[in-house]
Amino acid sequence: MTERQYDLGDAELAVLRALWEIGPCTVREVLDFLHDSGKVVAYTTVQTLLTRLEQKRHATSNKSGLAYVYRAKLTRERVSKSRLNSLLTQLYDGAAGPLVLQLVRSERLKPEEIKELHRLIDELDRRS
Amino acid sequence: MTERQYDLGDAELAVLRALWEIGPCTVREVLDFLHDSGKVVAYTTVQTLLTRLEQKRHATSNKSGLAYVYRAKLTRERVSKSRLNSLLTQLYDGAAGPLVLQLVRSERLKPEEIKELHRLIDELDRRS
DNA sequence: GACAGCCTACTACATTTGTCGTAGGGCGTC
DNA sequence: GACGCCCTACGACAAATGTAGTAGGCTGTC
Repeated sequence: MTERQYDLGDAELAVLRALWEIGPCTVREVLDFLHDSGKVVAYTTVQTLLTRLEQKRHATSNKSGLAYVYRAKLTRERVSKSRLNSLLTQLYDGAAGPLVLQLVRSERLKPEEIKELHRLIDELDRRS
Repeated sequence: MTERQYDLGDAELAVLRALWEIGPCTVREVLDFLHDSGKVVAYTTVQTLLTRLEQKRHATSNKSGLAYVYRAKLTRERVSKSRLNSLLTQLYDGAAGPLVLQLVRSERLKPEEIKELHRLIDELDRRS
């Protein structure tokens, strides 16, 4: 029980994302969301995934009417922070710099993001 | 055999990292490297991991003298690109911007990285 | 009040991953 | 030439994950 990080499989994460997107919802709503996103799985698969998420304390549920309503406990921020940390330590020796540079060079930034980045950088510059 | 992406577990990745670090090497060298990094595993565990990496075509081996020498086929760049992509699509809707901003705000950048970033940004600015 | 449709509770099962153990073949050294 | 050490080949096995089937309980509608 070495209390691993947020260990979520891809399928579990997909379900969690559904909870983040549509807020507290039922198995069926998650299912529909997934279907709409092009991911085809069985109803019971989603049910299992939600149950597991709950066992791992990453979601909670409470019966409301005839069905259980699940809600995410783990936030997107926590997951991305954790994932990002793994990425950094495992592949960049913990250095954020190279990663940032790679991202910026990848030309995936939108103009307004560049502007925002510019502002941030200027600020960091001033502080150092 | 749905030819999945680079699906590497953490332990496999650790071994791959050893191959990247020390170059072509034997099971024992990887083992020693891992031990030096504080990770304690059995010789045969490393052996298994290397074998699996080879089965997945992420490494190759050839006997040299009494032991096999393994070398990574999958590059660090490919892995980080792939991991980064997953991170982006799964947690940032594919948008690199927020991630970059989060990283920059995390204050993990060294002064010279900030400078470099500044240069890059200026260039992007000019181009847009 | 029977049926369709939705829901939960379980059970199941193949794969992948992390970890090893054992058996047995060379080789160097005393 | 026996012993210790290193190496490979296999086999094992538990846990985590992805995916789903079945059984059986409500409920709303003809």
